[in-house]
Order: sequence, then C-alpha cells, then structure tokens
Amino acid sequence: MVELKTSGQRVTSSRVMILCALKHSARHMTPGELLDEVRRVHPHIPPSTIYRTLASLRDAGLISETHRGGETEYEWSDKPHHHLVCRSCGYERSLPQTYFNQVEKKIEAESGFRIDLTHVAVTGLCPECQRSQGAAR
Amino acid sequence: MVELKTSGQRVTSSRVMILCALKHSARHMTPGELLDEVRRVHPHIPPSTIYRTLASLRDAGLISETHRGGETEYEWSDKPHHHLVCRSCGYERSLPQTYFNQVEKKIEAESGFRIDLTHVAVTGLCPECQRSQGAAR
DNA sequence: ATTACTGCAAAGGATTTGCATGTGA
DNA sequence: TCACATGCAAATCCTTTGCAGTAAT
Repeated sequence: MVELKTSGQRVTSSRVMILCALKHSARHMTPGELLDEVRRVHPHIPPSTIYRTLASLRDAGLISETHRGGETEYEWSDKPHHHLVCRSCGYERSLPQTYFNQVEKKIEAESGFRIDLTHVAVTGLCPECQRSQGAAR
Repeated sequence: MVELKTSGQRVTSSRVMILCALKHSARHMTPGELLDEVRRVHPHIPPSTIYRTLASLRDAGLISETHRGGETEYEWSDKPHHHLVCRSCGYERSLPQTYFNQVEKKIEAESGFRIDLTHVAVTGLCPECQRSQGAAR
C-alpha cells in the first residue's frame, strides 16, 4: 500500500482493508457499509476503528467524504468529480468536472467567493425509473 | 397562519412558532437550533414535537429540507433557490436558480436523468475569509 | 365528537471517547 | 523503543416511537 506509506500513515490491516474496499467499490460507501464489508474478513473489528480510520484517511487526502441525504459517505479520492444518483433505484454514475466549470466561474466572478465544488452529488430519476414510475412520487 | 389552514394542518402554537422562526430567520436552521429558538417562548417543548412538526410541514410543502455537511436543515419554502455558504464564517447568501439552469439541462440531455436541482448548498470561502485566512486551511 | 397534535418517557442507532494493550516504524 | 493504531466498553448525540392525554375542527 504505497499510498499509506507515502502519506505517513502506518500500514495496518484495517487501513489496508478499508482502502481496498473503497478502491474496488467504485461507489460511495457509508461507514456502516464499510464496517460490514471489512467484517467479512475481519469479523471483530469495532466501529470505532472504522470511524477513526476513515477520519485519518480523509485528513490525509486518500479518501474523500461527501454528505448526501443525511448520510456521510466515503470513497477513493480520484480527481475531482461529481456523482449523478438515482433517488429511486440508487444507480450511480459519475459526471465529469467540466459540467460545473462554467457555473463555478460564474458564481466566483459575481460573488467574490472562492467556491469548493470539488465533490457534489446530484440526485434525480434515471431513465428506467422514470418509465416505471411515470408521474408517481 | 393562512398557510397552515390552507394546507389542511391544524393551527397549533408549536406549528405557528416553528413556521415563524423559519420564516423570519432567512437562513437554514437545524432541528436543534429550532428547538432552542422555540424554547425561548415555550421552554418545555420536547424534541419529538419539533421533529414531527418539521416532517409534517415538509410533507405539506410549507418548508423545505436540505442536507449539508451531515446536518439536516430546514427553511421556509420560497421558490426554488440555492445557497452559497462560507465554510469558515458561516455567512450565507442565496443564489438564483438561473445559475444552474444550464447545467441542469445539459445533464438531463446527456444522461437521460430527470434531475432534482431544487435546492443545493454550495460551500466556499467568502471574500472576507479569503483575506484573513490567505492560503491557510 | 372526531381525530390530529402534543408531551413525556423510553428505545434506537450512529458516532465519539477513554483507556489499556498491541504493533509498525 | 515509542508513537501511533487498535480493541473494547461506555458515553453522547440525534432522532424516532408508543401511548395516553389534549385541543383544534
């Protein structure tokens, strides 16, 4: 685990497992999901280790934290990007940063703020669910 | 409280107080802040009343719910709009919907999703804090 | 008179903390 | 060795629920 060493973190089994889980999942995961996942291999790991590890990996910039619908989610940090998530079936895909570049610049220019649009989750209804749900909900 | 009547809700003191607090605050408020606020007038109101009232006002469309930084926040429902919030001092201002219309259309066109950009909070650093913090944090 | 809303107490769940022990550098 | 990370238990916080009583319509 080069990343851990490089960032000055110790290479321990929990850290490796958590990083692997996030690296391979290619989706956001909540602390709870991560806990279940890691427990498949290491059944007695306590929640506190998950939470503490997530916080330190996040501080080190190895993973990123997002908040969506009241849930805290983590994922492997790649380049800045965004997510498009279906609120009905949960299907998730990523959106390139480029979609937001214009708005970002426009807002900065007009407000003087320096904005953080590094990671946004946009929710909506995917084509499938639009069809099956029609006008419902 | 015309809004309550119109929406078929009963006009009770908690509902009136919560609505007033949100209507006058002009910012997002968490259930906890609302609880403190309402308790200045009605000191023994229990949290459950706050939570239940918020949920029913939200279902009736009188107030809207957002999630930001892991916190659930409520505010008086005006037309769809967005917020620009300073992550350092908390200063908050609103952004007209128009900023996002283009991205919204673009994403819908290219993904087939029908997206929900009714209420987004964008975080950043306001001009003041950029000056005082410089490159810090 | 009905039935929605409230108050209270208790349950539930997620997250955090203290502290002793273990382990990677 | 020594600081950092872990395991475990308990504490805390936020939110929800059950139920009996109250008040709005």
